[in-house]
Amino acid sequence: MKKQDAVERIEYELTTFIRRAAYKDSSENKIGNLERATYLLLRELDEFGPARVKALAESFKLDISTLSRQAAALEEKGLIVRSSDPADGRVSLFSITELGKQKLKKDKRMRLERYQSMLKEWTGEEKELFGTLLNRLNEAFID
Amino acid sequence: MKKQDAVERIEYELTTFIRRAAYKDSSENKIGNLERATYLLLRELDEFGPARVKALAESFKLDISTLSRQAAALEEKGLIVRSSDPADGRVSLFSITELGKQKLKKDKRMRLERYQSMLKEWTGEEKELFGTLLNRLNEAFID
DNA sequence: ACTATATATTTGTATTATACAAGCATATTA
DNA sequence: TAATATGCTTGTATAATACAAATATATAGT
Repeated sequence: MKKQDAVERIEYELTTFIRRAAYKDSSENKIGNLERATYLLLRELDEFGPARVKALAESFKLDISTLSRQAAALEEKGLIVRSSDPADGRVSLFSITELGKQKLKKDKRMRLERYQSMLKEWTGEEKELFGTLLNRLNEAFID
Repeated sequence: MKKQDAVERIEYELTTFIRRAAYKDSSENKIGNLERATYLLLRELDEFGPARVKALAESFKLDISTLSRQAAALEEKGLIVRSSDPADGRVSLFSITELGKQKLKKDKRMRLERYQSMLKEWTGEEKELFGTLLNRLNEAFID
């Protein structure tokens, strides 16, 4: 594969990974990448608490209108719930519901099982180090 | 971030990475001048030589019709060229052109520069190891 | 207090990538 | 040589997205 340079190797592997990961996400749930978006949105609300549309859009780097629709869809399914901000009548605050927490937990378990199976031959040390390096990459990715 | 388990950490970081990478690649914030699919297709043809639509579709895990359209668009731009397989009149073989190679090279350089800048504080050893682990992850990702 | 402006969100519209199905050309097989 | 299979293209539908317009509420200037 003639990747003489480590950075070149990393670029190549990450690009490949993104393509394969996108396929996985869409093949398991034939509903486009709504499942992925749902997972991320539920995870965000679960981890950081209630948030408004604008904050979610900024977090995901998507247009506000896109998040407005995603949130409305999840609200419709009962996975998140809307409340108004007493301090500002324009704002809708979304929180994860019990049902949403259940779904998130189930989704997460399935994803972790998949990763566990893929990484089953890695040593504990390798997994630790990989996680740490990925975290550093992500930190560097923020502009 | 309370990720007690290394696999949980890896899942979290990879999911985050995919979201951010998708944003970077989106038209206004893309790293290079070529959209993601174009980059991948040119890279494939450059690295492995002429290929038919079906093979490309399988490689990218996309529908044949989707690849047919992507290839037609790149052909239109002069980045790849179509030739017929003398052994089978139904087949179109696509090859990268000189123009395609130029654009691929330019785009790749820009991507590498970006990664180099993000990873500039990593040791050579860390980068080597990260590339190796990513490669193993990708191998495990093939089902 | 009143009006103009700013902000948060929703809704309308266009674009793009995709899958699936139908169609067409060429190969292969019975 | 007719029937079937294969490779690709084209027609159509769907989903995610961005941008623009509309609506509701808040804030600032006078």
